[in-house]
Amino acid sequence: MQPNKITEAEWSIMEILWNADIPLPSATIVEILKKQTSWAPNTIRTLLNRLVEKGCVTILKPNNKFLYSPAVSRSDSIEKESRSFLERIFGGKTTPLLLHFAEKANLTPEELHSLQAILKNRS
Amino acid sequence: MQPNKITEAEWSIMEILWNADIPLPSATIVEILKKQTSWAPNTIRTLLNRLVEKGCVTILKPNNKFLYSPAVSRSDSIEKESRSFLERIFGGKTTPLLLHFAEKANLTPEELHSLQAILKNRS
DNA sequence: GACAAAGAATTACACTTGTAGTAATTCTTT
DNA sequence: AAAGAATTACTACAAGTGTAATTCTTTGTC
Repeated sequence: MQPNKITEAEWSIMEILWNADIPLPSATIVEILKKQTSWAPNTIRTLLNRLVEKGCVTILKPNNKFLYSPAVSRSDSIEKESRSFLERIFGGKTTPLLLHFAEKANLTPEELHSLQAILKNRS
Repeated sequence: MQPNKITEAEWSIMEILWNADIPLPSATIVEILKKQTSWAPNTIRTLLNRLVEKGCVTILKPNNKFLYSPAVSRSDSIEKESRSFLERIFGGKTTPLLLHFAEKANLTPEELHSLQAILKNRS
């Protein structure tokens, strides 16, 4: 069972669900998104529903209240999107991708360090 | 003037145009794509046309033959896609992106080197 | 000069995505 | 229990995408 692709608009909702570590009622999601977007509440509920249909979000109903929580992990989803992006834009080759982003990056010394640490580990 | 977003299917065509350093007739593009995909020739021509409409490809007509060539550079397009991906999936933060891909990467020593060189330059 | 082949232009069609309105249901309060 | 509020469910609709068939146009060939 692999849930479907999460679209850009849907991703904003997933972010909220991932960040909350408890299931949220739709009202809360609407509340949060009101600050970030100009979507109508119904728009948000539609997106939520599509996510449920896609199997990316599950509905819990303790005492008959609807609560929404992620059905897919953030890291899995990031992994998937990343792989597809890598494939599509960089022909699957990680090195050019890394070079591309490394050039643009404005890394702090600490960040540089952890990256170098990872790289060192690999070698 | 920024040409529109290049979709996944269209990207394959752009790749071909970018790789050829001369304008190509549609027949050649069809030829090449036949090996990589199972698209009907008409599908390919439709995609080509959409790219022209979007302003991503231009038509040249020396001696009345149609030749197609990129109207946008690969690097600009990569840049654009990358930025949007970075924004969407990693909240615009390059470091997590780099860490993510660095972990997955299977770099050769030389690749490690050039990456480290870039990083060193930055620091 | 009529015809066939190749390619360009037009049309098609289902599915997805962004965006939301309307209807139905359920909960709350009086 | 009825009225009103909150929330869920259903419907809508245009633009974009993948996928292609059909039609129009040009040009080489007999």
